[in-house]
Amino acid sequence: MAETHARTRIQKKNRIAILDAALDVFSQFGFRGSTLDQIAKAAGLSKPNLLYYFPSKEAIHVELLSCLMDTWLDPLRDLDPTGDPREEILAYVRRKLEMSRVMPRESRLFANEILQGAPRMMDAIKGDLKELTDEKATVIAGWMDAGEIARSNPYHLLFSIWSLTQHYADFDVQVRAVLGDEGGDPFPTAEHYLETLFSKLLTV
Amino acid sequence: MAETHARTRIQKKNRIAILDAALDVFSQFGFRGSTLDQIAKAAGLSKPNLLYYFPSKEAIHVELLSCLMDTWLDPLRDLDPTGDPREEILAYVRRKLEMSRVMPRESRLFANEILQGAPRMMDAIKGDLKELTDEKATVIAGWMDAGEIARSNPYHLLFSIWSLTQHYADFDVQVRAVLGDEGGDPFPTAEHYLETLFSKLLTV
DNA sequence: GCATAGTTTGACCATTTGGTCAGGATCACG
DNA sequence: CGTGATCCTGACCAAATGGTCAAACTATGC
Repeated sequence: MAETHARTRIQKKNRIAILDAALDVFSQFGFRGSTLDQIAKAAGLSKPNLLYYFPSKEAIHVELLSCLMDTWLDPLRDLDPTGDPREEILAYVRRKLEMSRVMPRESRLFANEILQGAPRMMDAIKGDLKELTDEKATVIAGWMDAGEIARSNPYHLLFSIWSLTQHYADFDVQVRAVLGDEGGDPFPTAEHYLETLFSKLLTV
Repeated sequence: MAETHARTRIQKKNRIAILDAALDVFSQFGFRGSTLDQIAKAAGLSKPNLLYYFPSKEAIHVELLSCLMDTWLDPLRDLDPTGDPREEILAYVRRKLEMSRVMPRESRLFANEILQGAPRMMDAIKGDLKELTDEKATVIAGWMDAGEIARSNPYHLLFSIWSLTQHYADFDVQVRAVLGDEGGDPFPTAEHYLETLFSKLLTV
């Protein structure tokens, strides 16, 4: 969860409880669809007590989003320009899918924010996200130029990794409904499928 | 837009105006994040007048969703079991991407509904959607068995088509932000990328 | 042009919502 | 133990929200 600078032990505990509860609620209903009462109830606190720790509903949302962007970019940051191109990209896919599995709420929070036009994240997207994407797209383009992986559009390659991996978090209920109850956990199958897909895609 | 049984001309016109406005609002803010005032203003009507045409906020949402599911499945319905396997699937991808381009609001409405756990669509998903998906997955599996396209998991193949194409509607603002202002319309490039991707993927 | 069916609205209502505040409870620490 | 800082709460508020209703307005067909 989001670590937060806090003086006392109680503050630390409650701030985390609030952010965790808010993540539950915001990720499901979006900012405008969520209420302080919902968050307070989920956190096991009273509404005025919530507002003792955060000045406003918006402040909670902003805090969540700013913590999120860093976490979100970590897997891509770890893409090593000096590593084996094919293995680097496949490892990135694996890290992203693992993220969808372990942090589906964060994925949905992000999806909600983008769906609503990214009113509170546009700066981070046009800033950090774009910057890192440009950097790594250049690395990937280099690998393509060197003939180490098949040529394609590096940006759309990254988009396809984002879309395919996040789909299993954001559209989880659809995936499970289609696969049926006896389908079991979709993630192992998804990992194998994506491994095969990108493996084939990258082959020259 | 959604066609709707209506006696008078005025009724027809206003119901359509309302549904169109509601699509704008719901697709951006989700059900709970949208207000009747917003919808009324967008439709150019007063709030009581809205409620003359629809009994409640929920009724508008339900109407939109039930019209949507049919439209949504059309491209997959058109997948012809007797056609050329590779060309059929590529054509399906093209139809889905075209849908994201022409009906991004509908795509976002759907995404919002799924993100919130599909409270009003679960029946349709476990019913029509699952049924059609099962049917077409069987067709695709047949093609794989016959060695006409590369073997993989037919369900995850369909998921990947949904995810990749809908991404360009649902995450539009992210895509455009990353590609930058001089990037132009992302859709032509996306079409070419997806064509290449699936072409390669399907090759035995 | 008139009666009727169909359409629109301002005023209103109960509930929910984000947020405040004064005071009480509890903790940390000398 | 006591005292100051921290934590918590019930009561409250103004605004927004989904929805109602009687009355006024307008289109339509005769």
